[in-house]
Amino acid sequence: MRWSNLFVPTLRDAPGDAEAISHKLLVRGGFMRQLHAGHYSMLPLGWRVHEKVAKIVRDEMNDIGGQEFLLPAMHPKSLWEASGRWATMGDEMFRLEDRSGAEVGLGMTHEEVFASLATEVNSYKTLPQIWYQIQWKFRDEPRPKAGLLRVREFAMKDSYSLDMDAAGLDANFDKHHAAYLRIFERLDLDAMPVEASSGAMGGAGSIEFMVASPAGEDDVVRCPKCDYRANVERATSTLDPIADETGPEQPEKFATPGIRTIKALEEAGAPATSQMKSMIMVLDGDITIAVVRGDHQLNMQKLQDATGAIDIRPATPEETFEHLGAHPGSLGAVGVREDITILVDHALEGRTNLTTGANEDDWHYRGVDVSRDVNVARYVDLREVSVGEACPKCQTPIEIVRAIEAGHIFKLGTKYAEAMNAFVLDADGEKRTIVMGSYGIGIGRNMATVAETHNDDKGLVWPVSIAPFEVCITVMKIDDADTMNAAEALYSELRAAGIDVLIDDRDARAGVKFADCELIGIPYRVTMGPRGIVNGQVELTDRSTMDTVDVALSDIAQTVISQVTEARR
RNA sequence: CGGGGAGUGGCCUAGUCUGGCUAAGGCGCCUGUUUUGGGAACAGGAGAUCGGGAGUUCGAAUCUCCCCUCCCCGACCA
Repeated sequence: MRWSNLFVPTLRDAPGDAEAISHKLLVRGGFMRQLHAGHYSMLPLGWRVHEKVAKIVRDEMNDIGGQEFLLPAMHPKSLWEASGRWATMGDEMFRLEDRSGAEVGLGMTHEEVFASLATEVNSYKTLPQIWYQIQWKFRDEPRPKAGLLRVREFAMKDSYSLDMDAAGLDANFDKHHAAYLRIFERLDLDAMPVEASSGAMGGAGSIEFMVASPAGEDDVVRCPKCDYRANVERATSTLDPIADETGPEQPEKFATPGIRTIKALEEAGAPATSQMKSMIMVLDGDITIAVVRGDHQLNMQKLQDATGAIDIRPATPEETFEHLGAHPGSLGAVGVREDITILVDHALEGRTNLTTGANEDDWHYRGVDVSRDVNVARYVDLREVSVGEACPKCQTPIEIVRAIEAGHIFKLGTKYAEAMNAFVLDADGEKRTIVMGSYGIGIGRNMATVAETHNDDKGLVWPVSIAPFEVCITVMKIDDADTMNAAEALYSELRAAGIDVLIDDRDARAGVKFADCELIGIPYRVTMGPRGIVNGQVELTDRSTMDTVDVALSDIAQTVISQVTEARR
């Protein structure tokens, strides 16, 4: 490709509304432009990178036996009603009507459609299968952000495994796990697999692939010593045991005028570790009390996972007063109405002599024994872990890092196959519901994640594997015939060798060419000018190190070919 | 949806509080001259209904009201 013919609108200043590094650089480098919130136009440079990422994903999927499909982006309402997700997806699904008034949804994922195709898999002999596509997903995100990291319209590789039993699913899940690690390695991303919540997808288990970055939206718990990694939505830790002193036979009510917080109560003599923090929540319309230890934080995702609730929010002060008879600051789970579900965090299990609100403003109880005094529906994991707590595996103090979710794999089980009535007959002629897995990786998000983690003060530093071009021949003086001839010859030779080469044949000054080449992050630059050409010399610059070496003109083609070939993954 | 911030040529900004001439500067773009190994200099030029609508006023980018859009922080996800 010739730069003089390429549309690369580079900018000196990043748009004022860009904050994330990847967002700034992808716009400045002329890779993309925003159309509106969460929707980006891919310019030629951006699309090249996007398609290289897609190709790597495709390679690895094919490598584990995946078969590529292409499914519609627009789905009938009935399909999503069958799985129950027409309702549960809520506002996140874009919905529209056709001219006859029939409702359709824009696909945000494709379990339903693939499961409906799976009804034509009738025999165990055709299992297992891995089906995938790279398709546009539409999600009405409440808040698109950080350029390509969170958008409303994006290409995703989604794959689905079909098996007869859990053992088969495990095998396909492991294959995907390995394939994903290879993908991230080829993208030069340091992705850590972590235990994750399965969220709206449902299913038995899931692993997220997380790349540490301040631009991320998740917090990942990481043990510095062992291999324990988990999303805070799932992470646990080992707590020091607390020995309670023997308390009274009955909870004792005592006056606490003006005391509304854990801290104030602590100053009044009740250690936070001996307090019960009662959070009044509304789960799908029902009042529920979630109780954690005074010094702990409730993790909403854990509450959601523990209950399977779809819509979850804190109760308003009015609702709280209506159902409990007191205002926040004086609430508790002792002696509440029987129809109110009380979920208690494991950390409070077996504890005695605790302090909690009495559901009467300015009054608390002390001497509360959880099992004796609280109508506990279930003990569940509700608390969010904190930095420095002990790793559940090896007891080393844990750390928490911000991370981007680059991929997510799920063991779905039979939910969708059941909904679509997808089953096979086994060797004994018995009907077996197909067991599915689902595996997603966002193409544009990974492109942005690489940009986020591969840059310096001059611009982007793409790995060779997904760089828009592998080499740029920078011609210092386009009207010097010897220089231009040598550059053209090298350009032809590299192209013939299958190198993705760009020749900067623009009539521009050296500084402009250098700056642009560095901004867009091309891994190798061959600088050719009259000064070196007369001596048969050119320069080769490595973008990542910015080291420049002189190379004989006669050797440059082979040098570049071998370096690029070596650096490809 | 709650909270915070912002909309001025393609891009970055000043001007707004305290209303007052043809809305200013930089980058980029076009033409010419001189330049030419790290974002050139000079000269000339094109390009803006100041997010939209309504209002106040002799006069509105500036004040008032309504609406739209974008960004950031929280609840959701590849």
